[in-house]
Amino acid sequence: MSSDSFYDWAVEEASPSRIGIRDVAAAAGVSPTTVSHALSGKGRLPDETRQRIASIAEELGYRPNVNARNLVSGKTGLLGIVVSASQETPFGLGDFDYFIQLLSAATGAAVERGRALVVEGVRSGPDAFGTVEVDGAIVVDPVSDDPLIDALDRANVPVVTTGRRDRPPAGGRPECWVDNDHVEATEEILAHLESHGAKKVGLISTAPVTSYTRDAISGYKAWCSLHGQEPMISTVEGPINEGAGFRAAEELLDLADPPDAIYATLDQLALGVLAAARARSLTVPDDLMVAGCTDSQASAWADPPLTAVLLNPEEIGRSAVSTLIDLIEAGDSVPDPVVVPTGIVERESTARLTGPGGVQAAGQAGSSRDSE
Amino acid sequence: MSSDSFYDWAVEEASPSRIGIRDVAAAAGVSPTTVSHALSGKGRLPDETRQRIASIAEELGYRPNVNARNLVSGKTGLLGIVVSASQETPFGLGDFDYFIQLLSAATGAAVERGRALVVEGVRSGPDAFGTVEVDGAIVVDPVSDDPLIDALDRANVPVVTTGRRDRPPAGGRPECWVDNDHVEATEEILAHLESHGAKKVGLISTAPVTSYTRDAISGYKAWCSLHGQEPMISTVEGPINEGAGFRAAEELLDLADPPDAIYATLDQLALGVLAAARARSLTVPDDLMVAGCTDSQASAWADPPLTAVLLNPEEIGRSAVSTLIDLIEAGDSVPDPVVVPTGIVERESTARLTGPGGVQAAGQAGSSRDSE
DNA sequence: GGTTCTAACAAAAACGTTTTTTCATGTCAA
DNA sequence: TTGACATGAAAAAACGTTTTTGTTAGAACC
Repeated sequence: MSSDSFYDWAVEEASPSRIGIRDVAAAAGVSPTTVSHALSGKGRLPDETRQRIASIAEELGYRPNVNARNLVSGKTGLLGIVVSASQETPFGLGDFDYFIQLLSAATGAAVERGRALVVEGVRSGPDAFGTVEVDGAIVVDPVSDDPLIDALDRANVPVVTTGRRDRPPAGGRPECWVDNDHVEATEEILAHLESHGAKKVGLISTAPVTSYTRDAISGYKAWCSLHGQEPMISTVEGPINEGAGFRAAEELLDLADPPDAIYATLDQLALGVLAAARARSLTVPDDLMVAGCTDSQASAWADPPLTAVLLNPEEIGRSAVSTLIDLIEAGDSVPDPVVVPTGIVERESTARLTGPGGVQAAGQAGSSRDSE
Repeated sequence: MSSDSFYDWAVEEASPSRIGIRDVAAAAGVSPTTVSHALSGKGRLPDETRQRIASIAEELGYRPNVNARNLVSGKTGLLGIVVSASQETPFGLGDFDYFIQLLSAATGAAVERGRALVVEGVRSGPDAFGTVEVDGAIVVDPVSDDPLIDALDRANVPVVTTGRRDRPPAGGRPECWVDNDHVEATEEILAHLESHGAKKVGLISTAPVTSYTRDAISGYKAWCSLHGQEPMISTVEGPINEGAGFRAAEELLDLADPPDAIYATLDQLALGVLAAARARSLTVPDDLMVAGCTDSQASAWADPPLTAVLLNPEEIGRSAVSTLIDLIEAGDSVPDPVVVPTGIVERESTARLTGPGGVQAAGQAGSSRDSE
């Protein structure tokens, strides 16, 4: 009656008490020990037996009891995930859709490997969440002086960050991360803007407390120096919302020689840019091209729909979990960093030219590449 | 080395392998059975023994191993939490801060009672999250035709909603919910606006797919009829963001007899109202008073800072978890619904008059009542 | 003075795995 | 032919609880 599958549309056939290792053993005509060894790759068994047992287990839909397993291993089976923050940066994250997608995928990946992911979002102090014992932790978008990260390191809790730390962990501890290549992604979106007719591109970004911001800025600067353009950067302080993007856009558009395209490192900022354009009766994309980083529903529904850099948060979440579990299980070897590919979803906000000459049809759903 | 406390600032004294029930038993000079009975309130023991054992356990810092407990109880120890959605309402939730606060508090409450809370946010289809087995689920802001809720009901998964369903569960299943009194909260914020000099108040709300929206609208209408004011309601369709609030505000302000105060049911909409006021050179609060539902960082930092209705999401999260666990454990009796008190944080956006006559000093941090 | 009852507790079984130990069987070298 | 050793697999122990079943001592009853 309880403990049912979350999406149990077709309620499993009267669920005659769950399949256990003993059932698999009986079906295969071996002992539970052998099943355990076969499935875990331990013990001494011929490969043929291993495969036979594996296929029987598969067929029976055997899923080991997580609690029993954790009981033996002495682990809690809990992984923590937390959005990095610090005194100066109360909340480093600007994007709801991004976080929810990452979280959702990470949850799935964790459960698939027999762990549960517990979230800690607001951190008023060391007391919050004080009693949770986790086998490891994921820190999203680590900011420079987040005290939590040091605390985790000191407590020897395995940590994987999504986005890179600004300095390696103390005490020679391993550094594990999952990230996009934001330098490359920035160069690609800038190339996209240029190929669609942008003459001068401005950048709106947050303070460089996270690696993705630093990467975007350096990618932008590199691109500028390569194209002989003077960098035009407006940095947002305080909370990240459309109003902040609006003000930053005004700053850029008030320049003596204003840009005719703006790339914002967060979708909310880009939405603010659209508002600023509207306030000045600038047509998007003809007078001003706008693109943002991180796609969202709001971007897709904006007027006009926003071109966006796709960061693949699901893949980041899954990889982070997988890396963290590897880190927890392989005590000695350190898992390699993971770089998750990015993409661009092209929408009307940058549809000024398509290729050399020619105007792209203005449709709500732009073409998308690299989106699964 | 693993399984350390998340915030292990003072790393526990070399942690000489965790305190177990046997340690408590030895310290108390009784058997593990007796300790278990004493702490769970089962078995036949004199109260004096119970208390003695409880205090020893407390003193030793005994915390039962969750996995062992779940193993014998046959539960997974997992609670699911999901934001309601449906075909027509892809994402019912408008507020990041609100959700994170609720989630964070709920996580803490769950862990405190030996459960883990797993999140499913994006639901692309029945496959997502398909393999997670939960002992129960929390559905946040249930919308009318969310297929998930029916699926959970059919699978006999205990469900608690935050916000009320629009119709009772099928098959005579118990209905459990945690909610604010949004009708009352709406009346209070309207009274606040009126007492500070508002003559005519407009309402901006989302489509009435959630109970809180329906409550806000009915509270507003009741207040209007009581005050002889014609209701002025602008309903937002599509994604909820500042742009949507902006457009809704324009709609109200373009009326022949426009309001001099606007209450928006989500903070992002209220921020959009501020932008609309600025675009028309209306001074807030003198020309237009603005208030939103749900406080957020962005509201506090807005220009001017926004008066907001406090919904106490932490308390909602904690109560939901607690109610859900009660529901899971008490197979027969159904826990009572919980109504979480609301409050108002008064800030500059409504600081036109303070009481009869007199103008409140314009400071960033307004007074706050009912905020803990 | 035996039986029955109850209070207070302890011993043992169970939960479903993993890990460690043991036990056959064969094979090979001496 | 006899150890020594490898292979394949099973038995047993362990993980830390809760639950079920026993056990003892004393009180109550006839």
